[in-house]
Amino acid sequence: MRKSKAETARTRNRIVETASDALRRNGISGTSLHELMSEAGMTHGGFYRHFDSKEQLIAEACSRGCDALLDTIRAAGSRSPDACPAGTSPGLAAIADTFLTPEYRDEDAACCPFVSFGSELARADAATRHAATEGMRRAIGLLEQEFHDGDMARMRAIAVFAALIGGGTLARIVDDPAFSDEILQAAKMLICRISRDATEGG
Amino acid sequence: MRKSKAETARTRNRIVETASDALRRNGISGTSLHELMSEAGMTHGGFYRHFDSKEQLIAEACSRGCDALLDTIRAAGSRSPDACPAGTSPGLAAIADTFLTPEYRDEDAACCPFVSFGSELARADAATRHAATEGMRRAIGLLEQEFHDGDMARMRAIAVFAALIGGGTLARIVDDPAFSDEILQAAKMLICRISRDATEGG
DNA sequence: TGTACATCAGTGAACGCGCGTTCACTGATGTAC
DNA sequence: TGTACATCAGTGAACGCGCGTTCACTGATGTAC
Repeated sequence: MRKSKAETARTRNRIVETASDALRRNGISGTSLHELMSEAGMTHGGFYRHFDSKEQLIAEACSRGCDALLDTIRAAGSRSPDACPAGTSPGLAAIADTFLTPEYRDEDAACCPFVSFGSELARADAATRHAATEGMRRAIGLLEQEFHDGDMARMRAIAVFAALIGGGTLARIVDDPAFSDEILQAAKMLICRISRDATEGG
Repeated sequence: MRKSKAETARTRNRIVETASDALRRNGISGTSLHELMSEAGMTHGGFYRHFDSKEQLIAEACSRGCDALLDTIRAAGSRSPDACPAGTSPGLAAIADTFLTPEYRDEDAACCPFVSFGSELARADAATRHAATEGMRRAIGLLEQEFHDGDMARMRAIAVFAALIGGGTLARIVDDPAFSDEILQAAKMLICRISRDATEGG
């Protein structure tokens, strides 16, 4: 049952895509190759025609998950925000609106890698950590563009990213919906504050 | 080999304490009962004399880990900070100094539950999530005391906590030490900014 | 206070299960002539 | 362009392993008289 080169490439891509979703739903240790391959429409035996190990797939799927995160940030940044406090950059307000809403919090598969399996990433193998590091660099680079000015732009971008990931992580842990919404609100406020600092030079 | 009630209670306590450390080192799925019990100086068979399931222990160990976090916050808050920018509360600066240093980041067992297995907590069972939620409430309550004034105190405390957890999580993922230090710096700056807002009423 | 018995903390072997990984096999695809 | 053969994507059974959990057993502790 050998497949054509094009179809082989498509299959490989489908496995990575499926893994990227499964990871964001169930984390690294919660994702099994048997389940994953069946989700991708194959039996598990074929896996090793495409990858050397589970770890290799995880690293690629992490990178793919970061790509998806970047797309979401880009799309969010060019939308108009629900509300935009005076002095806040509309792009940053829209990004905060996108990631820090109850809807995004409750949608398992759409979740970004750093929120969904951030604490597992810190203990992951070198290739996966590297993929995560590069993904984070790109995400922060994108946020940095929202701060048009100089020196502080990068530090502010990192702060915004930390607020997004910290807020998103905590909001998902909490079992009290009202408390969880409060966390989202606080993180959103914080991001708007950083943005205002930039425009006001504070 | 029956043990006295006092010794039984001490053993149970030792298992929870050992689990609390192991969890913060290896996460939930990375912690096995066999390994854990051997670390606690017993064979694994005795486990079920003290707990109904692994999940029950995890919930208690999570709660214990939060207790340790609270102790660390309290201790940090009463220390004098390495540096305290004008307008920043010394307590908050000291807390940021404690949690957002390379030393704390690199010390596995001392790590707080939300950084160490935060993304696993979001998928944990009800009892564990509840323990985490209550622990978070207490931690935020403690931070709230650093903001003496009214309305915004709680929101600011949540923001500080999100910055601590977000910054701590991201700094542990990154495989480039310089980048990781930058993340710690950005999160620290952010917390000082929140503190200044409170004293200046911004 | 002393005795007889029930309780139960801890041991260590064993259980079933799901995991990552391997492998013999199949048959369509790619390649060499 | 057609033929013959090597390649290899995918299948499904099987592997060894570690996991959470169970259990028969031991003997010190707690309890009832």
